[in-house]
Amino acid sequence: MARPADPHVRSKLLRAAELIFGSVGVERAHVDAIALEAGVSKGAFYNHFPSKDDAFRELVQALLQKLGDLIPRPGTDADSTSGAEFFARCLACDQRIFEFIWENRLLMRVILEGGRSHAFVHLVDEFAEHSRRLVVDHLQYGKRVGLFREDLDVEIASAFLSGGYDRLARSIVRMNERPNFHALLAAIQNNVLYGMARAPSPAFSGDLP
Amino acid sequence: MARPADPHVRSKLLRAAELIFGSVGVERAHVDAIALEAGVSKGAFYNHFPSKDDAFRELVQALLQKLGDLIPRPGTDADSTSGAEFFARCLACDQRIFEFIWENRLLMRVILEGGRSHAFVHLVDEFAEHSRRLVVDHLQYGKRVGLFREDLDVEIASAFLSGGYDRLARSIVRMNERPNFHALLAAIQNNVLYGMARAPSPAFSGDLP
Amino acid sequence: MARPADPHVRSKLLRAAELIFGSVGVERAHVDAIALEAGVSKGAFYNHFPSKDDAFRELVQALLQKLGDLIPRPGTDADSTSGAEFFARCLACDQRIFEFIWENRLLMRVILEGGRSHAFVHLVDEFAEHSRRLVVDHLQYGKRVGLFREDLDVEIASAFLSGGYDRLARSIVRMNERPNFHALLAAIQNNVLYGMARAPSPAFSGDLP
Amino acid sequence: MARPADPHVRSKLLRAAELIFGSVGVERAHVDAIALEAGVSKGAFYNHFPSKDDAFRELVQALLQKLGDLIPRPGTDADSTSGAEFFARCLACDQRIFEFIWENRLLMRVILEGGRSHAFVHLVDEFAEHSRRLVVDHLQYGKRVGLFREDLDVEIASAFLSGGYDRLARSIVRMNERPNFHALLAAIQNNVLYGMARAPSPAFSGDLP
DNA sequence: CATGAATGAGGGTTCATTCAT
DNA sequence: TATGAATGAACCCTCATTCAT
Repeated sequence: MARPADPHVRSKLLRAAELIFGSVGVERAHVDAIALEAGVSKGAFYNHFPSKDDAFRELVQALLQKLGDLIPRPGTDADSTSGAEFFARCLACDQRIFEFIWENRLLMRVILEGGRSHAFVHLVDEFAEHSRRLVVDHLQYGKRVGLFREDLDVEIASAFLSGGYDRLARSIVRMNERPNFHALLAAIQNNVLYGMARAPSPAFSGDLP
Repeated sequence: MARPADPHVRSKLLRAAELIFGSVGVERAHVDAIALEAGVSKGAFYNHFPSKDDAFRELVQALLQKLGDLIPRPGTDADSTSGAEFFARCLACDQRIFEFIWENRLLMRVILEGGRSHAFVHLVDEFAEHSRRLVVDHLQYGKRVGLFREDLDVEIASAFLSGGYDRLARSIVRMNERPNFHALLAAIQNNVLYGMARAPSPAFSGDLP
Repeated sequence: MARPADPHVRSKLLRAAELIFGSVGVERAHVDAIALEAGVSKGAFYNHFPSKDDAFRELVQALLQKLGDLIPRPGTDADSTSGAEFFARCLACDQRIFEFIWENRLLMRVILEGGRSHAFVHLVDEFAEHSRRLVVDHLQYGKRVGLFREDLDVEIASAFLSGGYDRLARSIVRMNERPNFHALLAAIQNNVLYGMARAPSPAFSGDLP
Repeated sequence: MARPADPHVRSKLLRAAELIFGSVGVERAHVDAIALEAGVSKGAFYNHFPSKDDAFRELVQALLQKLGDLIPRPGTDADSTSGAEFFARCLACDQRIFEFIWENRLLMRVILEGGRSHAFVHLVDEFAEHSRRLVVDHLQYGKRVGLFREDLDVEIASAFLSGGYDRLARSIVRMNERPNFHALLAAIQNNVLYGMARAPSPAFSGDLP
């Protein structure tokens, strides 16, 4: 191998690309800037990636792959799961996901903001739909095992819930300090998810418009 | 002086800009295309707007202004409001907002998707924070008048709720058919908002992780 | 029309392109250089031509069109044409063609040298085949009316003749002084074409290898 | 040291260069492609040649050298040569030349088409002038020994003849099948060269324009 | 005010050449 | 000597903005 002095150029470029894409979006990310950030020349970039967009795609696909691996399919465990166990498992999973998002907040930000480029807006949609399906799965499972109200509209609730998590992700990727994910997610569960539990709060029964 | 002075050029340009921005985002919207769509020349565009970005800003500010006008400050009504009335008023307000969003879905889409341009990402944040503040106000009011659980974390719940509405807005601006807003928002209220009401569902008390 | 001060930019660009293409070939012709030569900016070039190659194509097609118009189809005249008249007409036609080539020697040179670009080599072939077909037509006509030897192989002779004219064209486009076309072409006719006339010179009959 | 020292690398590179140059011309021939074709690395190429252009020059010079060696100077034989012998010798020589061209058609094609690069156009001219001088020599010799008409303009006839041969060469280097050179060249001699013989065909004497 | 040709800074990509191993 | 990653100068084309008419 020629010039094996620095076998890390590719990953340095990927890290630099992540940083630059995360700072200014795909469209305004200059290959020059990425190379400069990586400490190599523009030509070196093209030794490793066919094009700027390809580098972005590679980053995104790797990220979404890893993210997908974090998420278990629900309902594969014993059906005897109690409500407490169910919510605890959800919480643990959420925590893993959001910690991953925090670790990869630069790139996640680009993805969540549509690559800040018309060409990659579809990524937002795919990611959003992907996460909504996950919520649907969990809600359906929860409903099946009697954890949720029977009149829960899974489609509506999932859209809303995943929207809330989406917003949470959007705010996390812009934070400077690592938040306390356990406390945050537990509070969310306590404040929001339980609201979907079996009975609407009796205080308002009969009041529905 | 190819065409007689057209007093409506400016608004034709604004409409065209809205269409083009909405179709391809700010970055990929060419002034040529806007002028063509408006049926005037590129030069005419610059007679009315200092720059492409200024035209976009003007559109956005006008939109956000009108949107803000739709939203009443809570708590200005009589304090004796019952829970049913409170939720009904919320629902009515939400309906006005989402109908407005539907009417202006082209531009809203651009705003929600970050202007698809680095230069305008802050607009998303401002809009998001703006709508979150509104939710905070309502939650605080509701809490003050005893409609919500005392342990409701207003900051968390508002972030989550406005995230859900945000997601809803994002899906609406991409729809081809006008959805039934009343049914949709009532379902959301039934499924989500009531969950925050005074008592957590008794089924799970004690189970909190 | 805006800025009609100089309505000649397009033709100035065409002339400049002809000059630059003629000097260095299509591949090494820089759009900057063409614009500079025309006294306008690079952007102006793209106001008038979709691409560098398109400008070249336009130049070539116009030239070949005009060149084609110069060449009469043979045999449309009275069949009673005498040999002297036939050769005189050929001479007049050749003279028109070569004078045209001289007038357009810059661009002709590029065409004859394959655009000096791989992408345009086919032009040489097309042009060569085009001119060979013309010679074939004339030879066939001449043979039919008895001007040429019956054993004249029209395919071979035409390839050879058009090759000779081709070489002549190639040398003309590189000349600095206008040659005397009448004298030159008459001498060629006298030296070469008559050699194909009815009988091989008796001096060598029977000597063929 | 990936592969054992290969003493044939240089000639493998030359063969590869010939192939690539012949396929796409000098300008579009990438050093990468040449090295790949030769089965070595790009660096190896630069161990053997100072530059891409130098490799091309070397190929061309070797070819022209070998081509020059094929051609005898005329008139060194006995002066008593008969016309038949003269033409027969010419034919044999032509045949050697065109067979050589056929064997080296890849590179010849590049040369004949101007190296398809501005930098090498002069090679075409040199080669063309070189071959024209040869024809001049032969014509002068033939004229001196009385084989050709006294009014033969050697400069004109040679330009024309070498042009015809040039065209022939250009078509040969693009053929897929080896033509029958003897038949072809004999036909040319019969159709063209004899036309320059001593007397213009009597049919047209007096008709010259 | 309207027009649209002209401007020119910029950016993605290519590829001959260099050089550390 | 062989390797192939690194270099960086070019160069085509885009498009927001200017400005003479």
